[in-house]
Amino acid sequence: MIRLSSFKAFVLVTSRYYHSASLSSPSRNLLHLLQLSIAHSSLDLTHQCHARILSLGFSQNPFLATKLISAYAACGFPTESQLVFNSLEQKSVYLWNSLINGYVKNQKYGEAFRLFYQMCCCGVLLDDYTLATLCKVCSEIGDLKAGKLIHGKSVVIGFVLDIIVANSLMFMYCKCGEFRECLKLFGEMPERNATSWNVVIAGYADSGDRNFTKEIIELVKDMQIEGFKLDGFTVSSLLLLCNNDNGKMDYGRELHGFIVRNELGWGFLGSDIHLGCCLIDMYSRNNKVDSGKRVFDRMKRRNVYVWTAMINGYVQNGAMEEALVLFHEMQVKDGVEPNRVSLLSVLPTCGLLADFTSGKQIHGYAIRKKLNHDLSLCNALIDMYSKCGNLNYARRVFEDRSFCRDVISWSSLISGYGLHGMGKEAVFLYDRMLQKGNKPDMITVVGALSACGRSGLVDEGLRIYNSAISEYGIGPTAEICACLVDMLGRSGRLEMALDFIKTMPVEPGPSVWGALVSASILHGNLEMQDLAYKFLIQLEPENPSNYVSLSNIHASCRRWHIVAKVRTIMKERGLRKTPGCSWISISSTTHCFYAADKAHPCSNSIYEILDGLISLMKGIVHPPDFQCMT
DNA sequence: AATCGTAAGG
Repeated sequence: MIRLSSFKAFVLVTSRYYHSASLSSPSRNLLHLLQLSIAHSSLDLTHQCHARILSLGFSQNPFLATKLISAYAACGFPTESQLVFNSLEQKSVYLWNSLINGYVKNQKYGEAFRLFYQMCCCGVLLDDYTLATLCKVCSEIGDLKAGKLIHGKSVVIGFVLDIIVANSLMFMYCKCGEFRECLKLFGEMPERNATSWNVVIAGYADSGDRNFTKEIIELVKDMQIEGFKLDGFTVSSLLLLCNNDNGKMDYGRELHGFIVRNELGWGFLGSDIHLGCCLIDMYSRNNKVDSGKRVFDRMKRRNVYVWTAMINGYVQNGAMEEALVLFHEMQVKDGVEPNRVSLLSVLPTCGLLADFTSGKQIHGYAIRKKLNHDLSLCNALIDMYSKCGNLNYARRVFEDRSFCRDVISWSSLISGYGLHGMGKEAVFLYDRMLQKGNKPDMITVVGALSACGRSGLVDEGLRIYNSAISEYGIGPTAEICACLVDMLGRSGRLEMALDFIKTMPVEPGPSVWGALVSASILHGNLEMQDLAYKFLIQLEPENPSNYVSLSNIHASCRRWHIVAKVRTIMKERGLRKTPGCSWISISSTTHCFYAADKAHPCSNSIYEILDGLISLMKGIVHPPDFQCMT
């Protein structure tokens, strides 16, 4: 967007433009200038036009007043619009509509309804413009009841045949979850335009239901047959359908080409930022985050949506460092302020990298922006602090009464305690949650059970498992069952674990057998171990981790012939395991370590300290007696 | 000579 500097605007008002214009019709040219103010959201130019209107005695000119009201609203000052409105002696429907729309453009929906009521009281007849504007309000706030009233009103007055009113009504029905009503209206329309088609297509695409792909393709064809070209709105809906898992990823690339060829973003996305977002999102969803980044890099303008889409793309593709770097660049290089969703996107990276410092900084930022009462954000903070190992901070967020906790808040903290071996605290919290009348969900139960497993609280775990199923109607999922097997197994109750697997209400999956494998290894039960491995490898013949751990166990018993056999099988099947690693963040730099890794510049001193720690442990800690933990 | 409608990121 070209921003008019106040100087240019001043020149425009006072010299060339205005003087040449004043010879013919000053009011018409002021109208033109106000149109410019709207196009550029220029408060300066609006003020200067306003001053001219007053000094030339045009303050009661209805045309200028209508535009002036729109201009102030477009600059974000609907209260100024109201003052202009108040100063008019004759209040036409144009004036009312312009003012109501001004409030709507500034998200003051209550004010819009209030004015509408006032307008009706004043006996002003509403028209198609009023109806369309009010319909938009209903869409924005999802008020189906009010929307239906507007629909009724449109039918009575006869404006339901108006394309724009009908489009607004269709959109309202989509937003209020009444897609069938939208389709009905679409079918009844005597005449349609591109927006009519776009609203229906978006309605199908937003439903996320794959079964509609055929309908959408038909609609796009018919739209073109009726003489309408696909535009940015159409393409952004279509991009939502392009996914790897339904084999439609290549269409995404084609649509990208379509956007470029048809200049839908005018010389690469200089104009339609939204399309850029959709492309970045489409590529990220399909694990082509690099292609998304290329779109991002070539964009001429980037707003907070674009930056957040890119950050989120990296997070979803596991590139945490890149996400954090981008989050920083967004603010420093582009001066774009993160908002609630940006923070929600970036917070998981701090948890996953255990980057406590960055996490705390984001928390501080959230407090400054007064976003710290937001439920989702608080939940993300609890999770982040838990994963960074700082349960006290997590607890502090959790206990802050300025937000209303939900089941996710409880689950995050319960899992946090469990993760750090504080099983008793986790169980205590779980019980407190129930006492307060909150219902647990599957994730809460997994958190509580794994906490019990890690801390050897078998009786507590069994109690939680039984009550979750019988009292809270939580179906025993594969994940919950795996937690139970893990808990029993870790405590040495291998037979009990196997019995449970045999009678389990769901089919035992890899996670269940994997838990039994680990427990058998822990307790040196070879027979059980072989049995569990057999099932595990049968269920997951392509998972390299299974073979690596199998080979490691046999290696530790020096059964080299079996090790060789396992490695051969892996090679034959082309399986390669991504090496696991550990990491630590110090002053916002993440240091990563693989097994026997000597690549770190401080490697020598690190191993020196490590050796020291190992000998210290060997000297004072006895081999663990797992029976004691039951 | 004026006032109206379609999209996004967790």
